[in-house]
Amino acid sequence: MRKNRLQALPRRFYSRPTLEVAPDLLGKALIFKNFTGYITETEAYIGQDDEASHAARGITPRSKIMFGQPGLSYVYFIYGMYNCLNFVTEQDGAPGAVLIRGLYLPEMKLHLNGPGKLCRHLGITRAHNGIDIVTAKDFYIADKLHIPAFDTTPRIGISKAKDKPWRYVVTNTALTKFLP
DNA sequence: GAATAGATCCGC
DNA sequence: CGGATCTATTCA
Repeated sequence: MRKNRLQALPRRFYSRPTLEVAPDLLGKALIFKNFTGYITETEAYIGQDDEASHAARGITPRSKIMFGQPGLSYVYFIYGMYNCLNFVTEQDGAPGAVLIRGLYLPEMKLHLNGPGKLCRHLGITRAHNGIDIVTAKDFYIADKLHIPAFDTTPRIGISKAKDKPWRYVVTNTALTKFLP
């Protein structure tokens, strides 16, 4: 038999300001198929007033999911070879998403640094775009660890809005102290 | 249609 | 620092 399912975070967790959800996701358990990992790095992307966001120019075929129901996955393809995993935030109708940039897999003691590597290792592609992770059984997030310390820095790899300190990283000391 | 920049990663 | 590699979006 399979291990007992952890309690998935409810929709109200995601239906909040993105700048609150992004740091709150640190230390949470991400379950995808037979993988379980701890989220170690996130970035917040909003809409208006965030020139680096896919939603900055309004609704497009790609960005429309950021305007929709919170708690859905948003997976996009970038640089011709990488997928990036996000989760939609804010109330339905308001744009927002959190990019998952780091994941620690305790079973392999493997730290995946970077959104592209993370998706490649787990096998996440655009086929996993738009999945409701509040109700899905093999793709969800659960409350697992309390991470007491994280750093806040500007976001990586963007050319606009470089000043916004919307990247959140679990500190190295918290990593070694709390991760198995 | 064509042009361009892109929420990345790896190797030199 | 440049190349890989393709696509979403913008511009004509």
